[in-house]
Amino acid sequence: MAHHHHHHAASSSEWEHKCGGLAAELTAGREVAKQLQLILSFTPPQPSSSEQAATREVLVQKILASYENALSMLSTPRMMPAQHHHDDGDIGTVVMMKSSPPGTRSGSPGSEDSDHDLFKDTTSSRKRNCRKSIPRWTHQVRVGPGMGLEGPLDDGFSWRKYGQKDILGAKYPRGYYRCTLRNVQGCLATKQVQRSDDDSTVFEITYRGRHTCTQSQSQSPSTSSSPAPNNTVPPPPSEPAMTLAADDRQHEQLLLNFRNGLNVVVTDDGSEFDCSPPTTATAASTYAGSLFFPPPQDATVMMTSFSAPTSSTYSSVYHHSFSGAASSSSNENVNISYGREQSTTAAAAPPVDFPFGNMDHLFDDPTTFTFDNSGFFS
DNA sequence: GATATTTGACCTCA
DNA sequence: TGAGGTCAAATATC
Repeated sequence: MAHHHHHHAASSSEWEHKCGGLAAELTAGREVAKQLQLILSFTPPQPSSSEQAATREVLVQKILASYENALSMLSTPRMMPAQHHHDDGDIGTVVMMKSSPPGTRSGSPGSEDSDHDLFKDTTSSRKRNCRKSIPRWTHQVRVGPGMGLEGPLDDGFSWRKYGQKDILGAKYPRGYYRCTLRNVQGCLATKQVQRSDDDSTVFEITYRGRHTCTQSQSQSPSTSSSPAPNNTVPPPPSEPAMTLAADDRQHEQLLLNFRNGLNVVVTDDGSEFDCSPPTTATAASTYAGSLFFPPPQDATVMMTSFSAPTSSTYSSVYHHSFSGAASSSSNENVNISYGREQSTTAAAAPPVDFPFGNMDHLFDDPTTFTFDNSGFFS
């Protein structure tokens, strides 16, 4: 793969150093903000000022969003506690989205190289650089006969359409959406929705960037007031060492995010997902994540028929792979995390569900996605 | 009024 | 240069 790397030896390490410091600083800040958030969430809202409470929430959220954004701008390889190293060879093995039609599709060319841009003058390159480091993953959602295929499938978040484009060779135009809270909370999440050429009941939804906003699909029961997040992942061993283990966790998370009581099967090769829909609707999702560094090969999480809110049943497949977006430069030490967050503004008690040290989720996983009782369909 | 969508112009990469 | 992505003015919806 194309590695055009310049400053490697001297300046690189120099940069690396600064970068690491900066990242560490930011991470620290973020953690503190999280703690604050947590504290706030446990602080009984003054009877007098429910408004203020909301404001506080929002403010904290904004702070967090800023950290998140800053971190993801920095992002790219060599964040901070990157101790492990892996063979870079694998990175090249980009497993583009399996089910994507040959011609179209992304995986953005192997032009990666983070730092390269950072050196140049900011203005124009900054934006570009940011864009690169944004994670992206894809879901394929099939709308079955039962469900109204209204709007690009409600995934529980509210999006605002900001563009539409005819795509070369694609039958249907591609829609561009961004999080409604972009301007309010600086949430940079976006998604693209494209109807499949051959199967018009399938929509390919590409998400980009995580939600940093307060928006969330209500968390199921669980939410108790004690900081004992049931599902919480085991406290990460001091360091956010992200490796296969982490990746597994990520899956765990992913699964956990899908309500309990789901029948989940994890396979190794995502090729098969033909779950017949026992009842009404069927949704097949393919998640093609990027940014999992220790290449998890492609793991597929397959969920067989789980019942959803409305008694409809979906079957979906999660397939994740590297999207071409992942850089190809030799040293990638990215801290992936399986972050979970989701606090809720809506529900009175924000279920901030994670112990403090729960490290970062610089731009992380698609975990956020949930079919949720509250928001899905309807 | 605010807030969402549509749509052609504009920008950025390859 | 053109395909893909975004902006923003006009328009629609409430």
